[in-house]
Amino acid sequence: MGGAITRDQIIEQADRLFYERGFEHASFTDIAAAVGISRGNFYYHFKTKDEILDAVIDRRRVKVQAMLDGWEAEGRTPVERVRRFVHILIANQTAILRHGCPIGTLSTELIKLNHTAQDRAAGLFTLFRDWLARQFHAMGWGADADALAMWVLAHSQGVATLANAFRDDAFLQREVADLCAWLERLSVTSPSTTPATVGAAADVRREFEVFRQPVTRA
Amino acid sequence: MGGAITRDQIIEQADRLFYERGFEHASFTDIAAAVGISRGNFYYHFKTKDEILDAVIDRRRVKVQAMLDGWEAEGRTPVERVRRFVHILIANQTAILRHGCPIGTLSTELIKLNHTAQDRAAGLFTLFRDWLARQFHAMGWGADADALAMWVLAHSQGVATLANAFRDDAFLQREVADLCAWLERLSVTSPSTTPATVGAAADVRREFEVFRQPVTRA
DNA sequence: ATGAGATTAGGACAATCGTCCGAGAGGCGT
DNA sequence: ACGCCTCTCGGACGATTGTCCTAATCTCAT
Repeated sequence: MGGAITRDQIIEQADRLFYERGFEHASFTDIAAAVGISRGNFYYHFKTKDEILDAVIDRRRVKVQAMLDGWEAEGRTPVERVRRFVHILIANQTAILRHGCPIGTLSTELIKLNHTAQDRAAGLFTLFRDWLARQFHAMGWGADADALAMWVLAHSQGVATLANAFRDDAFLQREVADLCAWLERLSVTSPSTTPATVGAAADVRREFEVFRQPVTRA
Repeated sequence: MGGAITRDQIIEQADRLFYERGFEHASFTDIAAAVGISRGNFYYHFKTKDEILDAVIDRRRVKVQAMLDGWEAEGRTPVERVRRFVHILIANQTAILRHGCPIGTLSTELIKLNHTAQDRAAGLFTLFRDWLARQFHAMGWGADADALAMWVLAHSQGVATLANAFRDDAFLQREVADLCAWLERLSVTSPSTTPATVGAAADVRREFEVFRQPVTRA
């Protein structure tokens, strides 16, 4: 009966250690010590380390989906919801400065290892991508919703990576503020500029206007 | 006399393998096989694996600096130079889709390993950051030059990461085109909008206008 | 209390890691 | 031909890795 609890704890600690130290560098010994069990006990719950990784990715999927659903419920407007997304950079500021983006770093590592789970890790990105695309679609950006989603996702990812590399919290906060300002401006110009049906014509040029403003560091 | 040649080959292959498989995952056996020497021969040229890493980072510093100097010499305008920077994403498209950004992935990994060389890896980012800041400074963005440099750097980094995760070459090309369009627009609005001496006042709002256009996939 | 099944501890296993040693091949001035 | 220095090879070393087995412990219905 306590087996399921132990299993959950293994997944939880593995999730944390995979994030902090990386999948390959986090050993069974580390996880066992964190959970408080013996190394040999793993085999009862998981046959291989890859199975733990699968469970960790599943866990992250659930948590991400719950987070997205929460934003969907709370946020009254699409802009407000996307702003919630951007603000995870600030909400998880400490962790991101220390260990980077949990999804990006895992995805990058698994690709280097040529691991079979690399697609499943990239699937975590897809959750955000599709959710963001839905928000932009609701804002009136028909065929460009996915492109906008990828743009925001990519920029957030890069901000996390550089904030991590430079341990620069001021940079992270400034970029979030700029991103939110860009979002504000986008929500104003979007419905008037382009109907939702555009996007097929390749020669159509559209303009996104972007506010950038220096953040007052409080 | 052939010793220096072997040493260079070790650094070259280590550089490649650290990029393709990651620092920790690339073993002495792998590098030895790639160079065509025995594993025991390493100790003559490098005392530890970390020494090889140092040499690899030094090598990358030199190559990056040479690349930046080349752009500085060829590019006639600052905008043209920054465009050269953005276009490395396309020039190295195949490698980036497979293995991500060489600097970003190394920096991320070394942070996870809590490796002593993590700052030296981040120093590679600084080369680009300072170079970009000088270009933006020359364009007239006085105190905001560094912020703009970080913005471009972060976005490129995020694009590389996502293009790698999704193996999406179309996305990479589209983002590069958008980035270049944004740059074009920036070079037009910059000198007129803000004098180079601004930046101290926190309540000054400035606008960056950004062209976004769907890329015609050739 | 007892047996059955679930859960755990501890250690053995082969493989691989970075490291390091000792023998010897190679070139070159003498 | 000799000896010296540079360079390389092959293997051994201890440590650590993921994996796996077996015995012991725990839980609980009967």
